[in-house]
Amino acid sequence: MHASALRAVSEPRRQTILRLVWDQERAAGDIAASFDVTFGAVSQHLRVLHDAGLVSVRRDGRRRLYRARPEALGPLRAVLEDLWRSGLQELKTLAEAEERRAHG
Amino acid sequence: MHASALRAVSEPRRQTILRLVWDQERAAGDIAASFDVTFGAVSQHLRVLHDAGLVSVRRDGRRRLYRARPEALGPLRAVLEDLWRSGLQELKTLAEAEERRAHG
DNA sequence: ACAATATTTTAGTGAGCACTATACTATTCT
DNA sequence: AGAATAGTATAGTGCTCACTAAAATATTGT
Repeated sequence: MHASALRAVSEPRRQTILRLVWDQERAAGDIAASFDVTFGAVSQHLRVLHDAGLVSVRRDGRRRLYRARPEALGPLRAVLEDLWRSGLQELKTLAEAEERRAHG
Repeated sequence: MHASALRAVSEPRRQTILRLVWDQERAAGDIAASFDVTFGAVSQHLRVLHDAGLVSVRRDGRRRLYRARPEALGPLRAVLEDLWRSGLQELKTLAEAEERRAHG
């Protein structure tokens, strides 16, 4: 684990992306479909995660399949798992989405 | 540990500040003297760390003594310790390389 | 009360970053 | 070869954030 990993993981959107590809490969498009931001934005997040060594990529036809590399996280892995277990992040994301829907 | 702790700790300067107060109290001024940024800048960092619950404060006359609260870091504690360990290792490697260059 | 010390607070600045929109590249299908 | 699909790269925008400078607050010493 290097400093760039800690920085990469501190971003909430990237935390969610990482969870999506935690135990299965997913195409960039599938990942992007989970958010209401642009495809390009998600692609950039994937680039940051990949530069930090936290995800691997593999071409499959015209798709690119991403997968987390939990072993590259080192002690950060426990941090993320703890965060997800507590579910606080999920609730926060939902609350923010609701807030945007209501009066954003 | 909450999401704010992860964000607070992802900033390099705050990592260093946290290490300075890791196992001893230090006055804000002493901490600030370790950096060549303004006193005010360090004070702001201390505020972020305090808001995240990662440091405690205590008045002593006109000084404010800060101390880390490692127990509040949860799994993030291992991340920081790992980062500092590897940081020292890097310095050691550099020093050895320099030594070889000079008279190896 | 006044000056000095220790620190926070606030207003403003510049850089970085998450995002959008658009252009570009690469692959598959007909 | 041409159209469609899947994704990256790039230029531009607004917001966040680390920092500076200056003002405000609090405590101690004379």
